[in-house]
Amino acid sequence: MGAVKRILHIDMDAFFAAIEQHRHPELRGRPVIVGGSGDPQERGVVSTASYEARKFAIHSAMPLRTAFHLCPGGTFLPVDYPVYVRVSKKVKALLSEFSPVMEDVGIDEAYLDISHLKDPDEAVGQRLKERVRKATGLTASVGIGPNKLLAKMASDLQKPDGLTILGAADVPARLGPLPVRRLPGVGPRTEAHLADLGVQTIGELAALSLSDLIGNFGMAHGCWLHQAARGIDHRPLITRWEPKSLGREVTFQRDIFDLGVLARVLTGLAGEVAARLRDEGVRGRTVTVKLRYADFETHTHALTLGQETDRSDELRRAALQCLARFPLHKKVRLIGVRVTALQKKGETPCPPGP
DNA sequence: TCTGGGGTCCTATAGCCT
DNA sequence: TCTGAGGCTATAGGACCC
Repeated sequence: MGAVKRILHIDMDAFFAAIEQHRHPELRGRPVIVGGSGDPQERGVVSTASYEARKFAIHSAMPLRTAFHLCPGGTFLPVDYPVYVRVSKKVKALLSEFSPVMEDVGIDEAYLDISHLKDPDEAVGQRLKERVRKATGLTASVGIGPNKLLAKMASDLQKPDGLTILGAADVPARLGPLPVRRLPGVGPRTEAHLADLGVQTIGELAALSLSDLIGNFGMAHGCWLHQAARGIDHRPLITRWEPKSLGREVTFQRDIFDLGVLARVLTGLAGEVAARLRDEGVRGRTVTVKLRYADFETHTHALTLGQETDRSDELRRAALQCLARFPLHKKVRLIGVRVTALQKKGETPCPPGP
């Protein structure tokens, strides 16, 4: 019998907006929207809305122009990544003092395995929040549970500045009534599909059979839904991992119908990706070009090279070959390159043949 | 007026080989 | 020689996450 684990999930509250309000005190208590170039007339989406802005129904991923219509008096700011990364590193360093077993989840979230700590969950959570607040002036929401799923669901239950502890026994009462969309892994498509099956809540999802779920959502997703609805999650914490792909893409301010422009932009992107590959000390073998047309239809073409590369000229040549395979019958709004099948420099790419 | 950019993982399909 | 079953790889697309 393995002892029950204690996993903590921490989620910084409205991270980007909170940092801006902290460095610009005059913005505190006001609706702040961080996203894109900061110009709400340009193409871009909301990265983070402060809690004051959320009262206007503004949320992440909403087009900036829509957000501006909902709240013309709000303060719109560009994303200042380097600053947010600096704050994030400070927080992560502090977290790693609580436990050596930490999983980074993007810039503003992390899981910690706190099984080894003697103090009760409540005390650990409070201490962690207090240290984060002292070090950064920012608040965070913390959830603690027996696995990653319940820890994350817990941190989501009370926001901002919450601390929630969720045991396996609490699942039917506390998660059962929630809409399925609150489960990680349930996006708009799965939500709609479940609604077609007459399922709205996590409790109703838990009543579906495994075979029904597999039939509707495939093996991997079906199994996940079946377990998640019951609060079961055996995923380990991933304490380090290497990148699987690396890419760059841009959305044009105005749609483009000019192959020359597309080729020039793609060449630039390929150069940037090559530089990042060299920075990371990796090379890649498969080059994928993505095009999104004005009507939002998105297509990709890929080319696998004879061997891994991190050279701009090789990447550019492959990318342009991919570009040539797209029909240019419609205007283009986005173009991107991504390199996959990455290999650390100096490591053997493939095992020798038989 | 719409709808970013960085990723991950999964699935389906086609071609090739045994 | 023909046919079919699997396995493997490359490719394309889709859903989801922060």
